[in-house]
Amino acid sequence: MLVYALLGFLKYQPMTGYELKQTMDKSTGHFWQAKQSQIYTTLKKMEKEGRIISHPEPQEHRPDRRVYQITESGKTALREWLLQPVTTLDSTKQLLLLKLFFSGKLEKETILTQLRLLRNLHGRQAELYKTESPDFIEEITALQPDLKQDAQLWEATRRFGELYEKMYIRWLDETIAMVEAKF
Amino acid sequence: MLVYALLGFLKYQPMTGYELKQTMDKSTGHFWQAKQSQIYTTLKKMEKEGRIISHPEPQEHRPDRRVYQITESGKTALREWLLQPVTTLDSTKQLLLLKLFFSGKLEKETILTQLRLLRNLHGRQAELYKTESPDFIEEITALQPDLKQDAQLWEATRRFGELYEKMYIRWLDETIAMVEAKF
DNA sequence: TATAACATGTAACTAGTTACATGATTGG
DNA sequence: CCAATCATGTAACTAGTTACATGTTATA
Repeated sequence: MLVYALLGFLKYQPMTGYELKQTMDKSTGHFWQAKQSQIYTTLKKMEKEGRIISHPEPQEHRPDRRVYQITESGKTALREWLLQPVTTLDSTKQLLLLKLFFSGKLEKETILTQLRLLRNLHGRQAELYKTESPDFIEEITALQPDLKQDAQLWEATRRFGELYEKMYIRWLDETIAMVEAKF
Repeated sequence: MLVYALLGFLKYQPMTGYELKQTMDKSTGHFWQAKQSQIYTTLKKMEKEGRIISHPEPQEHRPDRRVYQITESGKTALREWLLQPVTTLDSTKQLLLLKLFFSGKLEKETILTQLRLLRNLHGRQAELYKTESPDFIEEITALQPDLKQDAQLWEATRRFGELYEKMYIRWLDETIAMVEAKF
């Protein structure tokens, strides 16, 4: 699926693998991520399939950049993918839930330590949705007003992250309280 | 990680690959799943590593069963894994969010159709948490009272699923309303 | 009479991660 | 002076999915 994420970004403007990584981290990072190495190998595969074309840009005192551009074939593939509805639920893998499920014989404090650690991580993550992402959206919309609808959808995905983190924190707090009381 | 999920189940009782699949689907299914084929190949790998041992059970008029049992080495591995805290957030991949993010140029009705379809899927999923899973928990606790703490943690994971689905539905309803109003 | 449940497995493939390799420039 | 940023890539590996192959019995 990374293929479509990359096509999606490249439809806005040509970019290098390095820039795609940064853009993804800042925008779709909370619901779709990829490692730099995967981005480079996927771009290569996509070019071979004709979805994108690249041009090397020599630079002085810096490594050359390779700028990728979406082709007509790429635009078609992206459009077709976007039109095809999602018909199954995403399979989620929650490592902490898996551990917790089998932790019945562990000591109370061991479980609490784990839960509190994750509570911290999610607390920090929740902070990000109140600052970083909204800034990013406003910034882009100011520069390109034709992206108004796009920006509304970006905001919807940011909102998902916010609700998700709030839900997670609520559950962690409830679960911590339960273990404190009943173990 | 499937390795630890399987060890976790086998610590309760010896089981076949087929039974492990069914048990996973009913219990950890909403936060950890595996295909039958992956279960069989992983069990094989685990036996080679000495974490489990198997005994074939001949059956009449049915294919033979292969019952797997956890070894001391397996118990140690499981315990060590359970004690090791989760220090990073799980990376989630939300296909619908990815599509939505790039759907700014699609028609209003196309987006709404996609959102409503997923609204249905999550509506049905949410129903499951009110019936199936609690039954399963009560059933087990009645038979084995020494699993009281285990059952409380199982209930906590079920609760996560419930909150997750409620959050998702809330977000879908909000997003549907937003698209209806602003596109 | 068909299909779901029981029961196990392999092969080929797709996706994603970790580790390695290189090297200049800028900022603290 | 050290770490971060810029910039690209390969190799080896782990995890998970899809498709194939086989065959009986119970249920609707």
